[in-house]
Amino acid sequence: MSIQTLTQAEENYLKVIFHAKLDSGIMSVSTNALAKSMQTKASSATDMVQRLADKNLVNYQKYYGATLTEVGEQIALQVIRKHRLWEVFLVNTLDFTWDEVHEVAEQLEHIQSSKLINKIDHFLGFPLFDPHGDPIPNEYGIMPKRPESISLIDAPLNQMLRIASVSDNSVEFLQYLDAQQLHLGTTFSITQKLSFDGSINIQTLAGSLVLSNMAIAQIKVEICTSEVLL
Amino acid sequence: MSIQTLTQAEENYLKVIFHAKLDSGIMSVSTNALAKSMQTKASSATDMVQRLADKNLVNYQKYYGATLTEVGEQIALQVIRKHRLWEVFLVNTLDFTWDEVHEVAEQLEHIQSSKLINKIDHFLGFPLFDPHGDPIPNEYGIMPKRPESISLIDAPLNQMLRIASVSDNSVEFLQYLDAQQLHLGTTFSITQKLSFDGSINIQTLAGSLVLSNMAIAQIKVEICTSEVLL
DNA sequence: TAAAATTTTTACCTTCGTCTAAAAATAAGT
DNA sequence: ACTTATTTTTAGACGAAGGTAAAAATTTTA
Repeated sequence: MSIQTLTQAEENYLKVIFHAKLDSGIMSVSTNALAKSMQTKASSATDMVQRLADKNLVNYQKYYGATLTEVGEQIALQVIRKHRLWEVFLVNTLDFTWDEVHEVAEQLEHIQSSKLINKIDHFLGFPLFDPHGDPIPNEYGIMPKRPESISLIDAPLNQMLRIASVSDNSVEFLQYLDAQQLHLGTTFSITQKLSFDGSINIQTLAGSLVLSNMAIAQIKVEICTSEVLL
Repeated sequence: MSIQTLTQAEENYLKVIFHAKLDSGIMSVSTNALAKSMQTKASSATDMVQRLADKNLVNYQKYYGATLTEVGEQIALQVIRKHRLWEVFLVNTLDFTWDEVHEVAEQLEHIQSSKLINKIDHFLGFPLFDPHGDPIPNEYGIMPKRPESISLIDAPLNQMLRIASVSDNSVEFLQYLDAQQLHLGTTFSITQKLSFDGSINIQTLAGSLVLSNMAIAQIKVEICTSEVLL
């Protein structure tokens, strides 16, 4: 197992295959799905997947799809680690807002230096979750366990909740949340569920507001059994 | 004048042309010199210079050489700005040593986000010089003036001196300096000049040591007229 | 100034990542 | 089951960045 330096494109493909499996629970990722995620053509995806298979980073069968090998998954985890640590850095240290960080982190995640990323990790105090609430793998690719979280759709009335993560990372949605003063870790409770359109009323420290059924489907919360508000 | 995104290779060539002109005072940079700096072949350098000329980033005449255009120089200055700010960040914030930063900064300098680099600049307190003592251009490409510095060869005996910069950025030399406890800003005085081999004895706070004629040729110092040692 | 040495350029090949267009395999509809 | 529709793969091409080898221009030397 030699130390191989991958191109940015190769790293991105590995990352997308990893996420596709995680998000949709699907075993094997089709070249078509891959092409869509990478904003390219299916033929390009096929090409790349074949190259990655040559390097033993993915298992690939024609007309079936691709999965990550052990090595491929470890590399994907390291790229994800870098991406999420840089996001923490950008938000916590440089005061970027939640919705600005993604595209810069997309570049920074490809800087090759384990020393650098470990020092960043140390500087940030070894955070376990990024600003979107996603877990940060450690140096050995181990993800921290996340406390049980549920969709806001299924959350009970009149109980203190904390935003744990969001499923939709589009700029529009993140800006929408920001405008509502909702962030990762924001606590609130549901005061009313309106069944006719699926929207809900919530009460935060800053005041009360209404969330549409579109929005609540994307938000995951933890139930705060005995939470102290500050 | 459209916003053009350059490849890393293109940015590196512009940087090298800029430095070649600055270091050797030479007007026009030959493709051969360029190839040597870029660790590639003259044919590749010719090729690239022709592309850069097409984009109006360099003035190029066959068999004569290349110079930067206004636009090319501004881009080179921005790359240099990013490189040097990242070096400050790595040394001051992440505790990298002086000699470790260069190759990581070579990667970081190509991250495309003026917002990012300006926030880093702000975070670092708008430093004017990098850890090697080189000036950092501001957002508009203006270099800060450096206080008069002279080669250690020409420095007078028994006067307090401060290391202002080094000409040789090779890992070997930087590690050598580190091992001698010599850094940018280290103060010392020359106690003796040995004419038979050009070496000198110096006295630092940490103790006295000998520097060879090889070493002193690479070190530039400022004369500290009224310096307080701490 | 003519021959030799060096530098620079050209012409052509290679790899990476992408594309288009067409062929092959699989899935769906009647 | 057979035709149609969709997905996936192949084949061939391109631009970027690099490499070789040989030709052309320049410089040096005798």
